[in-house]
Amino acid sequence: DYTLNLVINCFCQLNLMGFSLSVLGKFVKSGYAPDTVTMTTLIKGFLSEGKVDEARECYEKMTRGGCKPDAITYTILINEFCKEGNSTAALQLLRRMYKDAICEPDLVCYNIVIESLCKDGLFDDALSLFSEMVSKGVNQNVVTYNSLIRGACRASQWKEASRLFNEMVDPKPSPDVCTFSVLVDMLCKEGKIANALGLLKIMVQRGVKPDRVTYNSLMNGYCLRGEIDEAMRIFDMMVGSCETDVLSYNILVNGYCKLERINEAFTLFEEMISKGLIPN
RNA sequence: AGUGGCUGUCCCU
Repeated sequence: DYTLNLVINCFCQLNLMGFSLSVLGKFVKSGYAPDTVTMTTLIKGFLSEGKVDEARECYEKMTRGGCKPDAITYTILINEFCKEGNSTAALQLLRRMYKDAICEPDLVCYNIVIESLCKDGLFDDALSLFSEMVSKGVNQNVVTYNSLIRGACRASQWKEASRLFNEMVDPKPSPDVCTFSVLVDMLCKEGKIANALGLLKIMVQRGVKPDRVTYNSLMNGYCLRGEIDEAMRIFDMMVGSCETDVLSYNILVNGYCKLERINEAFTLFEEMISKGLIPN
């Protein structure tokens, strides 16, 4: 079972649903009945290819057949609504999981809806779901906090963002590299580079290593202020430690272009290509 | 111990 599901999942992730189905077909012919994991994997695979009808067919086969959709199956459907920008429908399905007592929405399920509400600018609704998690005894993890902190920043609710961040001590999840990067990015976009640098220091002190994303945000912050030389200093420091990526180059190329220093922008563009990075 | 679901950076929207 494990091996078959693993193989099917690999094909799904490679967007090779045809292979997934033919492998499964061979096993079914020899008497194997697909389980919940197999069917859920197929649903996920179809959805990632945008094949909603096929996904629905899998889901209906499940509800008719021997294996039942579980919390992960529902979460994948909820995630699909969220990706379509329909967080209301997502929330409804989450409610239905409770009402029909199908299975309890878990941590990841809540996280997905919270993230989606935040993206839709419904930060207060996200916060109420956050409290609901506590009252239903569902754990919260660092992803929950990261989504909410970003949502608070997006809604310009700085007080909420710092309250949530300050809450992240001992029994609660500790801030990770994403948490700090969200805050560094937000501070940079507000033009508060000094605060961003201060946070970077705290981050290092607490043993969280800044990565490429953290540094990209910082470089972007400098570029937004036209301080391209400072951005370049970070870039040079990144080479050999966390390595630069396409976005690092995009940020700098954009920075030079904004300053109308097109030649330097082109030099970086060519450097990027010579490093084997593909411009997007 | 081993199979399926969630978070951060550029541009555009």
